[in-house]
Amino acid sequence: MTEREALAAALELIGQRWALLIVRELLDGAKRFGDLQRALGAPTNILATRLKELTAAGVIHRVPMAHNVLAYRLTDRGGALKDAIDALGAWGAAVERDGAATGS
Amino acid sequence: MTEREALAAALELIGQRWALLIVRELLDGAKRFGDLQRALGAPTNILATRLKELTAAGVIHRVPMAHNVLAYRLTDRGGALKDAIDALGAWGAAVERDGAATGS
DNA sequence: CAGCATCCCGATCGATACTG
DNA sequence: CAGTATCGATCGGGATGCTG
Repeated sequence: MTEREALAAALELIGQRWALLIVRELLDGAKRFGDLQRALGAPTNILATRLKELTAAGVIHRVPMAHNVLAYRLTDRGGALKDAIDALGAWGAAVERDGAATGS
Repeated sequence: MTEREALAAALELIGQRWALLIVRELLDGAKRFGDLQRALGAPTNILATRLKELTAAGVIHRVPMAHNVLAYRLTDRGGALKDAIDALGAWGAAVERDGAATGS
């Protein structure tokens, strides 16, 4: 019963545009703002917004690298999204293979 | 490389608001428009839009039940989303258990 | 240059009213 | 019951500016 609410809550957090892509990008290590921006092609203002939201949600956290240099790294909670990301990615790949409009 | 694109493609289809919730609702059998509307609390116009998009994407399809009665059922492609939905739901449930702002 | 904040516009969301 | 039409609110995104 809470099962539907759990999915809805998850989607409110990481259903926002770019959010899951950001997490996916961080799965292979911490990255900086500019790295994410170039890798994803997302607008900088939205990227900043998402990073703030994901930080507040405890999915990622800011880690200072050096003087005036900081990076974003996944928390344990963020890493736990790997399964979901893989599942969605596999589904997307399957859809691309079959073409866009092939159903049952 | 195509891995990121696959996820992005998947999100373009089912990353829209209500889309994944609709699919989840249909996992336990075909349902009608009003059933979905009441179960999800989604506005009727958006629900209609999503159902059209999901149909076009081959995720669900319209099945006539009786005279003037039709339902929506998942296609094979739609059912393949179960893994992703379960993973996201499990993640959301874990987040709810721990509280909203507990990170690493 | 990296990391944001601001302004503005178009697209999307959402509540409600309306139609077959 | 199964949608469509309308309209205000919100969000995404491009450009730009500001700061360290």
